[in-house]
Amino acid sequence: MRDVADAPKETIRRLLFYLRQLDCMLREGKERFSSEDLAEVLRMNPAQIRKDLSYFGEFGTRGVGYNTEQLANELRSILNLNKRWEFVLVGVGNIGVALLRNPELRKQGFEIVMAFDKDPRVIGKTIGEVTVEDVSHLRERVEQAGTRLAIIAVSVESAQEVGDSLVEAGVEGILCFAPCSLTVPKTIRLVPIDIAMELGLLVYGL
Amino acid sequence: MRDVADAPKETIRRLLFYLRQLDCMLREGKERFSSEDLAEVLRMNPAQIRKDLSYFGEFGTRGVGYNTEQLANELRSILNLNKRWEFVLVGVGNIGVALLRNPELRKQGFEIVMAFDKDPRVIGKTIGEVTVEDVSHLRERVEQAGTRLAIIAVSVESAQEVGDSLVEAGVEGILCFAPCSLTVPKTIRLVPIDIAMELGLLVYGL
DNA sequence: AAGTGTGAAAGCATTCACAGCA
DNA sequence: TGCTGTGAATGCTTTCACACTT
Repeated sequence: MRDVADAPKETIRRLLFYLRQLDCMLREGKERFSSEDLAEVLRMNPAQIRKDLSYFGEFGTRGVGYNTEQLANELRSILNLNKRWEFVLVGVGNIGVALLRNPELRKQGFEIVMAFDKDPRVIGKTIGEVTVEDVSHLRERVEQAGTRLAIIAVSVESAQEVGDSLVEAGVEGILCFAPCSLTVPKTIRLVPIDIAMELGLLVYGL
Repeated sequence: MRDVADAPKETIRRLLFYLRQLDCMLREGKERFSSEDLAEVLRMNPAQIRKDLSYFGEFGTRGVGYNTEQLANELRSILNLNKRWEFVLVGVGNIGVALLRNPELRKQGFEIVMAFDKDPRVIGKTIGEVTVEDVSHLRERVEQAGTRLAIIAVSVESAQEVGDSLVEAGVEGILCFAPCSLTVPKTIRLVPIDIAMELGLLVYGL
């Protein structure tokens, strides 16, 4: 076993990918598998899977393979996914509403506990489990609740301002759907999802 | 200038990223910049930017820098984004509706021209510009229209079946929001967006 | 003087190949 | 025998550093 810190950045993304597939295998009742089995459905090299896992421990049995449920638990523990994570949502437009109504996230352990918008027509409405609040209360509410994670789903025009408020409020990680770069301190974790960019990737070379 | 085929996979993703920032700079009226300027806001190495561009040509002026609008046009041409792209959407749930109502995509040149669902309560409804059709007509309708690109926004349970129909219908690229792996021929381009996985990435090591 | 374009070097990540264990 | 775990080799990508152009 290597040092966990040596694990390439992409390894973490792949561990999440493996975990997703393991959950799928469990639903199908597949209790055991080899790195070759998994590599085949995921279309990758089996050595890559073994190496990725080896940064964190020895989870398999030589000559046999891996136990699906056991490895899923190990991965959840490595990835910090064996607990519930609370999020604050800023921007209750099309995407924000989709997230609030999406039962999949809660199923995976992610829960939106507060939502904010600036539009008076939306403020006060209850969507899913939360009631939308005025974004002018964002900073104090988040600071007081101690929420560590946020989702930005506002327009490009408001994104930086919202990001600044979240950082001031003490948020440590931000998932951002706004199609623009956000400037935040290096200590803040930022994961962007830009749907138009992904469509662009799809279209390249077609 | 190197051969375009030598460009690393990640270079394409970064070109899209540069283009997005260039559009932002244009809105702010910034007509010229150096690789160092751009690298600073994007928090990256200026040499990386120059090298990425060098796979596709020489777009700058030594001693001066790059012209924002001109480079944006070049990038759009390299990335095939100087034309409109039509998509078919399958699955008009929370995410599907958000995409149909999202004006940002159309602004970027991506247009959803057909939408399908299996739920009779949704079929026949008009959302945004399109009327939702019965998914049982998916294959014939897409084949006949010759649509090359699709977005899958259905549940895990239906995703593979929908993917198969799309492939049969002749689709060449698929953006998939379903949180599961999809098996498609190697000739089909597949870009997955799994929001729960991105949240997992955000949470790792926190 | 300023900033691009690019070989060469350095730094990473992936794959191979096989020792080691059940 | 079968499959894991892993050092070593291979293959990529990023960064450096400087010749070159305006």
